[in-house]
Amino acid sequence: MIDPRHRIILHIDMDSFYASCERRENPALAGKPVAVCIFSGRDADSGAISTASYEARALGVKSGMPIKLAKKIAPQAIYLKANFSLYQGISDSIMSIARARFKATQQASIDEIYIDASFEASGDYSIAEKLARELKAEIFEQEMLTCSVGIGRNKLVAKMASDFQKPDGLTIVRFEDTEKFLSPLPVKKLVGIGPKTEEALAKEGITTIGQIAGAESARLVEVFGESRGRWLFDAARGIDNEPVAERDMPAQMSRIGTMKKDSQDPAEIAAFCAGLFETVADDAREAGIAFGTISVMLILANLKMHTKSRKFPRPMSGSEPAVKTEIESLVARFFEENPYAVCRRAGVRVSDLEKKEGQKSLFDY
DNA sequence: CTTCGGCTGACGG
DNA sequence: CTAACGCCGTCAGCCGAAG
Repeated sequence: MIDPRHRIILHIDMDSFYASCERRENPALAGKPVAVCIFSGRDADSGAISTASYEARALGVKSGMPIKLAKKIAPQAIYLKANFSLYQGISDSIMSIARARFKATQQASIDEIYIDASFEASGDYSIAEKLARELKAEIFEQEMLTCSVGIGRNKLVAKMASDFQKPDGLTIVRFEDTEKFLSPLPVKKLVGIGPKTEEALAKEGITTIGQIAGAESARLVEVFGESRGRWLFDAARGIDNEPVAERDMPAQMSRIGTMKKDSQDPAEIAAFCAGLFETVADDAREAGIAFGTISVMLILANLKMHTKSRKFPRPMSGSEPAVKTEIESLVARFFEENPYAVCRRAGVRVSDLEKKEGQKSLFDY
C-alpha cells in the first residue's frame, strides 16, 4: 500500500567496518578474530581497540577496550594498527554508490549513511526492500564488504532497525509496526540512551522502551528535564522528524594526541598543542574554513578532560601568530588554576566555523 | 529578560 | 595482585556576564 504521507528512510551500517576493510585487503584474515587498534605510542601496547571483527567479539574483545586488556582476554586474536586512509578511500567509494542510486542521502559517519528513499520507493516498503537488497548487492560486488540495513519511518527507527540484525542484515519496520518493534527492546537500544540514562531509568523501574512510552510525560520531564524528557517521550514512540540532509560544514574540527610522557610543563604541553594545531589549520584551509574560537583540551592522568577556550573578535585563518600565542596562554591559564595537574593527552579544537570569503559551498554548483 | 562565552558531560562511531 | 585506556564529532545544560 502506497502512503505518500510517510517517509521511508534507509540506514546503511557497514559491518565491523575497519576490520572488514583489513580482511578485504588480506584475505588470509578471513574467518579470524581481528582487532583494529589505535596505538597511543606511549608503550608497545598502550591504546584502545577501535573495531573488533565478529570472531574477535566472540572472544570478548570490544571496541573502546584497552589493548592490553584485549590481549589478556584474547591473546590469539590478530591485532592490527588502524590504517585510516585505507578506510576513508573505501568509505568514499561506498558513499558514491549510495549517492548514485538515491537523491537524498546523508553521511552519518565514516561507515554509515541515511537515505530518504521516499521518492525512489514511491512510499512503498516492498519497493524499498528491493532497492535495499540491490544496494547491498552492489556494495558487496564492488567493494566486497557486507552491511546491515534498516528501513523505517524516520532516521531513528531506520538506525535501530539496522542494528537489529547484523551482520549482513536487513530489517524492515513498516510504519504501522513501529510500536511492536520498539516496545520489547531494552532502553539502551534507543539511540541516544547511554549508560547514564539507562541507570536513571532503572531507578524509575523502567527497563524497556515500551515502559518509557507508557510512562507519564510529566514524570519524564521531572526526572530528565524539559527537553530530554520530551525527547524520551517521543523517541520511545518512534517519533523523529529529523530530515535526511547533508551538512554544509562541520561545527568543529579537532586533533588530540597522547604525549610520550605525562607532563606538568605548560611550555612543553603548549608546544605539543601547537604542533597539532598546524594539522587542524591545514584541514581548515583545505576546506576553505575560518574559525572564531580556539580551544585547548587537556586530558589528565586520571583521564578527565578539561578545556580552555577563547573567542577571537574576528575569524582566523590559522596562520596568524596570535593563535599560537593564545594556545600558550590558555595552557598557562589552566596550570595557574590547576598547579598540580598531570597531563597525559592534549589537543586543540577550532569552532565557530565559517566559510572563507569567495569559497563556494557544494550546493552552489 | 535574552544572548553570549566558557565549560562540562552524555552519547555515538 | 590489579588495572590496564583513542580519537573525532554532535548536542544539551549550566553559570555568570553582557546586552
